[in-house]
Amino acid sequence: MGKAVTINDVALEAGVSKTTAVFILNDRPGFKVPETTRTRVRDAAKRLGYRRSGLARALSTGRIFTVGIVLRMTWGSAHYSVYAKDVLAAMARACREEGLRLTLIPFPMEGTLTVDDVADQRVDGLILVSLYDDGFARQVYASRFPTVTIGSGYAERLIAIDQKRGTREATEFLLALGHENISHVLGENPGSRAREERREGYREAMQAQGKEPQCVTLSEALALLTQPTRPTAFVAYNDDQAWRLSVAAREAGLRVPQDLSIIGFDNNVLAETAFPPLTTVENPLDLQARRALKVLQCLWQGEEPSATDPIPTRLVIRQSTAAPSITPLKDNSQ
Amino acid sequence: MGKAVTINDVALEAGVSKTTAVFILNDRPGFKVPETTRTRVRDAAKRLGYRRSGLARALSTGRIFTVGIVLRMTWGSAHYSVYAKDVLAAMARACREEGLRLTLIPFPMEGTLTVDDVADQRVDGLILVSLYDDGFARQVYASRFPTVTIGSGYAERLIAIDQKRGTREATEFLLALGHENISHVLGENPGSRAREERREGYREAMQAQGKEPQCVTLSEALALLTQPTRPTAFVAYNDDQAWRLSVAAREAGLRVPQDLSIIGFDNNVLAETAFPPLTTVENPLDLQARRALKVLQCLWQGEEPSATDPIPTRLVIRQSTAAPSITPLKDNSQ
DNA sequence: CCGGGTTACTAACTCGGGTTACTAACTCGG
DNA sequence: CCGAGTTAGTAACCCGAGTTAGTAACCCGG
Repeated sequence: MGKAVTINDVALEAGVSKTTAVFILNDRPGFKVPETTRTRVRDAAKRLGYRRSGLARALSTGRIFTVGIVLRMTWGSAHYSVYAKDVLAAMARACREEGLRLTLIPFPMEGTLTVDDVADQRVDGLILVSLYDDGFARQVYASRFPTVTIGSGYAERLIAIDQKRGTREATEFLLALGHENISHVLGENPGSRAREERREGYREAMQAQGKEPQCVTLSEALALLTQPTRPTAFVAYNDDQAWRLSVAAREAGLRVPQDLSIIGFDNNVLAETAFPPLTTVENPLDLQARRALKVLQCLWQGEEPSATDPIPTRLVIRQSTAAPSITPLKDNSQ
Repeated sequence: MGKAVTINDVALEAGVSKTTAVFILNDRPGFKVPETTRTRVRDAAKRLGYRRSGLARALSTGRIFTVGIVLRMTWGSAHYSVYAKDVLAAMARACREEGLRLTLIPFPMEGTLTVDDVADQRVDGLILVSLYDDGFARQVYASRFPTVTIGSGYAERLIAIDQKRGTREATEFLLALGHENISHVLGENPGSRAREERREGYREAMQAQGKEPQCVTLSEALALLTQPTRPTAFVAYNDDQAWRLSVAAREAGLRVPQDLSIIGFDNNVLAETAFPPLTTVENPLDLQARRALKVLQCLWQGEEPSATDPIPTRLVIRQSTAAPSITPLKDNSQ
């Protein structure tokens, strides 16, 4: 890759001083220079193939134009893998739009990260992704380092969807279809805010119709499938659960959606490629990524960003939901 | 985060010149200095909480201690998501071990990347992950920029497992169990070397036993399940296919493994969490990540790395394989 | 043709490390 | 007590940008 062309080379080639070249190439406002010089410098830069060094720029501006994304890369489930990859993709796209680089900071399998570990990475800001380990988040926020949380986790500067609204609308949709006996499958991580909020959205929708909410774990839900008083519909915590339920239901001889309606959450690839494709609540990651960067940019400018309102969700209707074919018994025990 | 402590502060505090401080803190070989000065500088550094700026270091050494990882983040399948996340996790771990940073360079959905796009990222080296777009890879390698490919793709400096051996051993395992009629499910990407090599491994094992190889696509395999002359075992291209086959088989009333044995490839989370857990060929990503970095380090030192032998695979035996319960008809058509 | 303002531009410094070349001070053999 | 060799250390410059403060040259009115 030969010797890199520096701004000095450009200045020399254009016959101006380095300062002039810098000012012109950076379009510095208030710098008066005739158009002829401007083009002379620009041409020289183009001719030599000049490309400024982010490094040197970072050294003098004190900013490295890089954000770090902290997420667990060790959690195994297929669902989490899909989520992690989708979040990374969304952040990578958003960063590219803003001319930022993205550095991966894996959260260690056991133990926690320290602020020092992160400082070693020399990034301008941090994106924490659904970190349930509040200890680290608290530390980072306390250090006043520009940080945003995406998804779920520590509550300060949290960019998140309206979880409650998501499950509420999903439940309302099922109620409108005529379902009476709808269960909610709880999230698997007890420490998660998302779990509580999604449960609450479901509960609200049920209670508004005078129906008794029934929240179960996934294995309880699977066991329910073979019961005579089984629910006619499930609002699952995520697409993975929804899809597992759907597979188990078909193996138990139930048709989806005719005998059982299922709604997922996230609208990721699992929901799309499941059979039948899942009705689900959309979790717009691209939007969240862009918002997160906007918040970081506020922080870099020294302004405390105004609390952002949660991102609205949208129900994506596919083939895993339908009106119940048989009206179930009203009084199912618990 | 206040003002960062520089090496000048340390030198001042310890009462030595900057050069001395640099030499001591970098353990420069051949620099003679009494132990007392050494500890004085080290103590000062610790007391002030000195941490050297990777930036400045990068600027003067010309190296930024960062590698970029180029991979498609837009491919949708659950299987690819799992693979992408696992590769990223492995690379992140390997980089951390070596004190390197890892920058994500997403390969755009449509079109291709140019060397310039990558140059903007200012990394010391590149890891290309299973990039089937040879155009970009060719360009990068032609530019002599330190680059390694991991998984599959362009053949130059490719770190890969022994694909052929993987499927050969899997097939041999099934043959040893007594299976006669074994099919191979082909990879879905026709441009992929891995697809050809895995097919070849299967073919070799079959022919060594005088058996007729039968390679099919996934949908052909699914259609075969209900045929009377169906295979008693499948060697799938990956865990995702294996798992889909397994689900479809159970829905078609076949028991896995009693009626149908299935072997996957990759040993990722899908294989572990499938029901029944899949026998599969392990694809050791951590090892590949470490090897890839080793090759980059060679390149940085100016030596052309010796061609590395392919990484051996290992058959992980779980519950999706068993001896065939019914000996199938010997002469199945095709 | 002198003072004040504008235009066009630059020398010299900063960032935080790494490196080269050089020197004082001491030791030791003869 | 002279010269060579070693020890312990430093001044000054480099990397490639961004920035500050300042100046020469010109224009214009009086």
